Amino acid sequence: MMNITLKDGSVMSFDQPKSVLEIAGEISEGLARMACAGEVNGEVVDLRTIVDGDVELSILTFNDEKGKAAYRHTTAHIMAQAVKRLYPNTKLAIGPSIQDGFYYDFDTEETLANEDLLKIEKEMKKIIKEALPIERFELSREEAIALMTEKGEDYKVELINDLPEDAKLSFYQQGDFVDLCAGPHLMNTKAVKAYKLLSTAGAYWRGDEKNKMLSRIYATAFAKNADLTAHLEHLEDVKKRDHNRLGRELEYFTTSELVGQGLPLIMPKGAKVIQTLMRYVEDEEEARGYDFTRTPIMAKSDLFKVSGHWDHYKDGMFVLGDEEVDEEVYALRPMTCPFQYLIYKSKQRSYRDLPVRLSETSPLFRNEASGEMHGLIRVRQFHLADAHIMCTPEQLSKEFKDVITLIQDMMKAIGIYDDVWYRFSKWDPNKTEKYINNPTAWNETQDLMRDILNEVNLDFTEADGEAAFYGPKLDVQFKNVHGKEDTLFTIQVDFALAERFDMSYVDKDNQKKRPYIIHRSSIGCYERTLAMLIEKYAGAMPLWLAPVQVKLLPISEKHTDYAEDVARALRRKGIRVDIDNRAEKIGYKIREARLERAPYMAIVGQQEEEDKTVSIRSREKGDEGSISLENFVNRLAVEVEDKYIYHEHIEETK
RNA sequence: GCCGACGUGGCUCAAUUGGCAGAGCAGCUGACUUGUAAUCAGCAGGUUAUCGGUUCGAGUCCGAUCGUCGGCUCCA
Repeated sequence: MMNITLKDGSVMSFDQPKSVLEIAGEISEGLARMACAGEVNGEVVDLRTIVDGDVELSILTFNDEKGKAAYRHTTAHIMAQAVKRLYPNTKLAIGPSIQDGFYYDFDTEETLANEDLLKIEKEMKKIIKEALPIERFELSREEAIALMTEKGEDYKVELINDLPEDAKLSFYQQGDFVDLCAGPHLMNTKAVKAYKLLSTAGAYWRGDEKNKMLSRIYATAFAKNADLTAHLEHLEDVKKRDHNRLGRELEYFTTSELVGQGLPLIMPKGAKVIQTLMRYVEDEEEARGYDFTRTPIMAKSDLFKVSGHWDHYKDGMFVLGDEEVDEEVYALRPMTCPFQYLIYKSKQRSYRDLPVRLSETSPLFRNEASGEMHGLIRVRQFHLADAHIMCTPEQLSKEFKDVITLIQDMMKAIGIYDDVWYRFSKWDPNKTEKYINNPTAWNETQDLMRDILNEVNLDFTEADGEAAFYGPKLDVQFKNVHGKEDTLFTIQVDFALAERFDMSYVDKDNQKKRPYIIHRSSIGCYERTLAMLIEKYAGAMPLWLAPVQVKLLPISEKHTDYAEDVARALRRKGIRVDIDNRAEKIGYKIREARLERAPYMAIVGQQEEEDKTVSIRSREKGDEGSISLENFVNRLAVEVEDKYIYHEHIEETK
């Protein structure tokens, strides 16, 4: 007798062991049809798994994330089977399910083109129609290696060899296709209803650039055709928000082959957004006790040798001159840190002076590899809202928390507070060449940082091997429209460079001590943040950031003078206005202003001129009728100030 | 850097098997003086990314370079 507790708390009793699928069938025939996998005591299991004993059981369908994963993973196997049928000499690598779909890596003799994807899709359809039962079996290590060797699956053999001695080696088979796989899987190939192969890509075996590059096929699958269609439409819509396309269309930036890769030319509209952001950021920082510096964009190599960047990142720097030939070699700066350290060091510091908070809007230069550049997100020259806080150990926690608050306030102001997540980026003890070798300091600093993060109840994930070479980071992460993750802002605790630069302060006990250093970017790099904003708002910037806040549209050229009067009144209040004086019909001007995503249009004709009003059209509500000029100006002023409501709690920090 | 796709006026795209580079939008000029999502007419705009090759002839075929896009790797 065994008792099965279901998701809803009800209990089913059976007098003999049953498979997960059989239990699903006992609950309802429909559920058994929909089932993709099971979850026994929190562990995902196969539908074939025999339950024998009292357990908690959930039946997972496509509506559960883990059910979805099983469904898509089975589709990945079908795709691999199709590829093996069409290209028999292909070797299989790995094929997991991922967010929104799955991929499979193949070592193919020929490259896979888009026409091949259609062929593979057709072959998949056949496999589904054949309704092949999917069976699971286990082998010993020797048997597993023998089977995979016989099938010529070298990559699978390598995987098996790397598994622990006692690992259970499970295989799934459908027809002539066998794959090493932990599962779970659906029961039959016919269960897959809707799928689409999306793209091909290159990917290194095991993610290591020293290994062979394999052919990856990205694809997705859904339980219903309608859901697949909706997903594909969604992908199309999302492309329209791509900053790299929209940013050019809206004249935020352009590029030129004459200038070079990763060197965007920011046009007046993009520059206006960046200037507005920059002023806001610098004012906020000043209010919170930061001082500003202006330091050179280049330095002798000696500086970067002291900082350690020469050893760790020379390949990523633009070096001016030839070390072999020239007596002195310079480099464009990839970061601001060492310059501001020298300002700190320019005089003796007392504990009374700390914390010293030095901020700078820094042009930085990084020689990214040619394949890495992307629109405004990865570029070779950018402007970072950079700062370094030198403080005593006692001050570190408060300073760190204040930086988190500052960054969160910035995110609220630009409306992305709920779109990001936090990553605690740690070192990787196995990658000694990447990090300063001081395990004690790493562990101490990381523990310190984790305590701070827990104290402020921050919801964060931990990631090994993502730290800076000199210390751990808290990274604020976001995803672009293509789903690719990037760091937007970062806070780093540096335990190493104070020593390298011999930075100190004289403490109460008259002893020289090392300060802690916090590296932080408040709003990150302006280019990347602009890209993120364009995608977030699909080009329709919040009023306070919009390059043109009011588009003034005179009905005809007769009303130009009144339009100029209105423009002057708005500009006096700091509102950014653009007049469309062309001899075009009003409908045409409205159409163009909408395409520009202007937050407000103000239409002026004879009626408005006589009444001293404007007829307004907002981005959100459309035609709102006429309003007195005075009321319009006041309304805009209130809306522009809106972002500051989050900052009422600012207090003296120094 | 690696794998793959791609590169024709400012933008979006045409151009049979290799056979006179073309359209819409934007721009400019003129007319119209307009009331809430595209007024009409005209003009101008190109060494088809660059360099080289094959050919009687190259936007089209071949090679190299530069750049763009999607991935991978990297990301101070």
